[in-house]
Amino acid sequence: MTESQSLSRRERQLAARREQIIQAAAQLFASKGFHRTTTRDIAEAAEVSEGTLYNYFENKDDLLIGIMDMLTAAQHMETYFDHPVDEEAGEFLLTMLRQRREYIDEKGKLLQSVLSEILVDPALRDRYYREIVIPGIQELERNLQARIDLGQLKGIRPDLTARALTGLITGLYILEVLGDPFVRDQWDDLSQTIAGLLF
Amino acid sequence: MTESQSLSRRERQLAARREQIIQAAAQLFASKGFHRTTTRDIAEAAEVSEGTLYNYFENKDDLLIGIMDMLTAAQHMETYFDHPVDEEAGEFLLTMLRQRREYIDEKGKLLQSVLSEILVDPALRDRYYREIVIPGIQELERNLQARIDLGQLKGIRPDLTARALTGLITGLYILEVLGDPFVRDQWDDLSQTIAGLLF
Amino acid sequence: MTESQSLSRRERQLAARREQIIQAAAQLFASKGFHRTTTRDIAEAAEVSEGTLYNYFENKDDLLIGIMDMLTAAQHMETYFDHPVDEEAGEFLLTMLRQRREYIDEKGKLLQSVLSEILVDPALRDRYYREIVIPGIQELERNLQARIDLGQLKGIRPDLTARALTGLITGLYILEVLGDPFVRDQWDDLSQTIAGLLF
Amino acid sequence: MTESQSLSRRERQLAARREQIIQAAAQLFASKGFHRTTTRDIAEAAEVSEGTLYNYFENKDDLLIGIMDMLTAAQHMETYFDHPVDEEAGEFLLTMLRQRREYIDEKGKLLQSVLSEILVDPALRDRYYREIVIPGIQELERNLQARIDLGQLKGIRPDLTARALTGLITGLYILEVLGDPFVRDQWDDLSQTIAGLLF
DNA sequence: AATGAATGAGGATTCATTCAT
DNA sequence: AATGAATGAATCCTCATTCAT
Repeated sequence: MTESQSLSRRERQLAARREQIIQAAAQLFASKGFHRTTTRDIAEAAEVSEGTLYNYFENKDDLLIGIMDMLTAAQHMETYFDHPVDEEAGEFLLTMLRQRREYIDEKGKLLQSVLSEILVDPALRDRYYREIVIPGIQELERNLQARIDLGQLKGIRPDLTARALTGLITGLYILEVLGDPFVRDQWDDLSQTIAGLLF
Repeated sequence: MTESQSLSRRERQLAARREQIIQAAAQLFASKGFHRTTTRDIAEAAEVSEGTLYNYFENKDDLLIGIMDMLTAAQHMETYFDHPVDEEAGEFLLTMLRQRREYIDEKGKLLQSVLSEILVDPALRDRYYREIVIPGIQELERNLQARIDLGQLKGIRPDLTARALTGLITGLYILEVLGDPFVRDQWDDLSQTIAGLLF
Repeated sequence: MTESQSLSRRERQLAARREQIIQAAAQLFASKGFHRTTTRDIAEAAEVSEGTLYNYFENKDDLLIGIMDMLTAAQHMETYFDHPVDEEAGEFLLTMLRQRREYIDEKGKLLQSVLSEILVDPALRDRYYREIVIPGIQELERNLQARIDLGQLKGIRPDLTARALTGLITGLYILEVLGDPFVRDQWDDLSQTIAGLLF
Repeated sequence: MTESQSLSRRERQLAARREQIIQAAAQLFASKGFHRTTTRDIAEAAEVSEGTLYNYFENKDDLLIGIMDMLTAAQHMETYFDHPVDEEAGEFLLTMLRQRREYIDEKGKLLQSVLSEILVDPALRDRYYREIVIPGIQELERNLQARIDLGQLKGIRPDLTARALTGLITGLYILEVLGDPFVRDQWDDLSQTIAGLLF
């Protein structure tokens, strides 16, 4: 038992250091971009040597993958839209926006750090689309379909509606990253406005 | 007059070459990103020597500025939202989305080529936000305000609504860049869906 | 004509610089080995910047290829064994050894600089064997065969004899590289001894 | 006594592990060279950890020394040339070549693994020349001198002849390393050819 | 204005070696 | 004695920029 504990302590240490490196990298990538961040920057921020980075990640690109994997893991743990469909549609939208806010507050740096590269690196883009975007859209589609079946909603195509809502959320995030003060500071009012517009 | 003509022919030549370089750069930036594109790549694609690039642009960063200036110029020529406000609100939205489609088809590469860097370069980001995003939002706000004044719309805040619509459009563009086939191929249906949802 | 001269002057300059780099590299590789020689060392010895190396060679390995190509070119220009076969066999051997001496004096550094890597890099080894060793052996074989046909030599297999002679010459070179003073200083006596042994 | 046995068992274990490491290193050095072989490679091939290497060898260079010491030890055990000089000279040459073949078959990897570095590392070169080459040459010289004294051979200088024979053997080994199929597969015929040529 | 060779600072990565466990 | 994570110096190579022609 001592051994198993000691082993798992070692393992926990390693996992913690990996996490520490990823957080440092994400922070830097978000603030000055992947390419302007040097491995030396990351090592310093993570308080390890440059060599140590390569004990945890194959190469610099692999750090982005690592960051994205954390987003994917978060995605899987998310219960974003698994609301009881008996919630009213407008209320559902508000809940969704509130949860999105929380997500951004927690994972925003991770997200921002990969976003720029996603737009420009096909492999990363595909991965992100497949592992993060599509699952989110599909969950939303299912929820919408359930509401249609219940007669709560009518005359909409769930596939396109899911995309419109996903796009809306994504675009608001971009506006926030661009520094728009309304999105940043008046999220609740903005949510109300959107809910008012939609339903 | 002959001289002035010859001069202006010269000038046209120079402007054309500048344009040629910008287009080549934008194409490359869009497909593999600013940092993975070398000045050599650009020179080859533009069919000039590397040295020549520096006769037209101060440095590599200046190319991005140049691209953005073209977007800004396009923005100013846009008559996006200067529709007669007597058009019905739903119709207005459809027109806006149609115009957005045309804009993307024409300037999409330019836009995509700067987008990635915008997220990650504060100076560029501010410039983009000030020169492109804000003017667009404000025009939209004015249009919405006019409709409120006419009683076409009520119970909405034009500042937040303008941001919601701008976010929506931005987010759909991102989805398209990510390769989502619905946004790419079913823009008209998507527009209908959105118009149906909103008004 | 002026233009063609100016062009060829430029071209001569470039070729000269290439040569200059190769000589510097060969010198260093011979004295401390390929891997212990840094690109910085080479650049300094060739009096160019490190970057310039890469305008002339793809990478460090390519320098070895370049060196070997010079050996190959020398090989093609060699008329080692195209002696009139009416020369006596013993005399022929002496001529061969004398020419070998000249070759070593001229190209020895080039040869030594690649030798070490040849033993250890399969691709380089194959190339060396095919382009340098085999042609030399074959020319020797042809010469021996002609002598056999003329009745000067009998009871020998030209393929194996050519290899024995090639091996002998190679091995003496190795001994010289190892610093053996006899091989270095008494080449003529050694040649006599060998000629005496053989025929 | 039990203790001394247990100690010596221990010692045998340690020696065996040392041997195991050397063999693994020699194998790798021979196939991809000293510098392209990492300590990690060696540790994996020897099935120990990298750290353990340093319990048996000071550093990486010391592995080469270790390998060469095994060659030296083999050299001392060799009875290469201590033939009764009443053997006929041609027969003696054949015996020598046969023994050389056995030596290569047994120690070839060790030899090949140091050969490349010997050419390029002065300290190692001197050591090899002094401990391996010179003793071999001197033994050969002594044998030749004895034959001269007995009148079996005449008109040769034993010092130069010994070098010629050593060079021949060395060069044939190089040809074999280069992949020449004749040397590899027709050693006996080649030996006959050489014996025929010489005496 | 155009060219493209030269430059050298900068950066990702490797790897022999150390040392705490 | 064995382990393997941590280290950081060392190195190859890239690439934006300059400048002589």
